[in-house]
Amino acid sequence: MEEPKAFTKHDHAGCARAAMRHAEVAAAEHGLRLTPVRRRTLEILLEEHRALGAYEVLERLAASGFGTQPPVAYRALDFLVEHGLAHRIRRLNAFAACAQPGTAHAPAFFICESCDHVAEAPAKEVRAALDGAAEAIGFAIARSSIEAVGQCPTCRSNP
Amino acid sequence: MEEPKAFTKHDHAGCARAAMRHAEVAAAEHGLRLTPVRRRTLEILLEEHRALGAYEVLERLAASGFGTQPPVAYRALDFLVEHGLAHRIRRLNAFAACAQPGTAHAPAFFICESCDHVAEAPAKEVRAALDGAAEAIGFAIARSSIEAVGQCPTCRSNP
DNA sequence: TCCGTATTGTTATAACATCACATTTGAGTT
DNA sequence: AACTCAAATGTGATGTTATAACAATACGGA
Repeated sequence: MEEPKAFTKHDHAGCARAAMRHAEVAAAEHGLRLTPVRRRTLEILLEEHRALGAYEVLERLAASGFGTQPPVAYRALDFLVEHGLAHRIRRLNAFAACAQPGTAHAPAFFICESCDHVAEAPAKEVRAALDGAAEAIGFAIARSSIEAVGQCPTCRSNP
Repeated sequence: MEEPKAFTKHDHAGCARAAMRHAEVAAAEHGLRLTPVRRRTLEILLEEHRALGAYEVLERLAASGFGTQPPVAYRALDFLVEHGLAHRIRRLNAFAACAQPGTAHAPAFFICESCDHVAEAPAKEVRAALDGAAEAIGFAIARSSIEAVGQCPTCRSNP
């Protein structure tokens, strides 16, 4: 798995384009319908490596000519999350585009309190440890969330 | 650290009493004020190994003669969380009494979808792995949450 | 083309959380 | 005992996040 890009300078336009392209391919392959609202929702999330609240997404969808009511945003967001194209960040009650689409993953999220960027990092060891803890008590994990709040490398060095 | 009790039969009255006693001692030691609302709030959370929404807590506080407005519950809950007597379960937007009060901990939570019980389990290895992942990307963790949803041992065997 | 399902739109409302400000309580002082 | 200041509580109003319910529409397959 790659290094997370959220906290480092990178060709973001390309990064977003690649994610969009991945979504299209995945949709085609799995018979999903990447409809206009859904596509636009993903575009909106891909604009930045931040998590956006549903209402923030909704505003922009409305501005783009889609419906103006909460379910419009929630449905599109739920679709993206369900198909691994976005993640829900529980700590923020918000959503972020998936930064490593395609790679089988259940990442950990690192949320910078200073710049609001959210990075998705490989969490194989963390998952393994969590699975171990679950096994120890006989618990069967269906899904889990691992989220950390703190300071990203950039904000740490520019206080 | 002990085995989590949430998923296993145990002397819950004693379990709650012990937690309450711990809170009293901790309050005395640290000069905290375990006022009536706060005490009652903790009692409410201790009734079950479940997470309760703030409004659920509020209802019961009101029934006990305390204020009827949201801040009443939120303030008491925030106090308990701040001092390690309760935890906030982000995934549920709810609160649960701390089941291992006193032991320095940053536990993982296991939430049973069937019976709603929430167990707090030691997560030393999980934290270590998370710290490792953070270090790898230069992120400084301030706080983090590790939560898993699934089936507890009891519900697994009684489908 | 027709049918049934998935998707979208809209209204309404539920659930969760905080702000602002008045009032009371309590510990430490005079 | 009265005084003072800070902490804690109560309350009304409001902000934010999320879902229910149902009508209208679009879409893919028979």
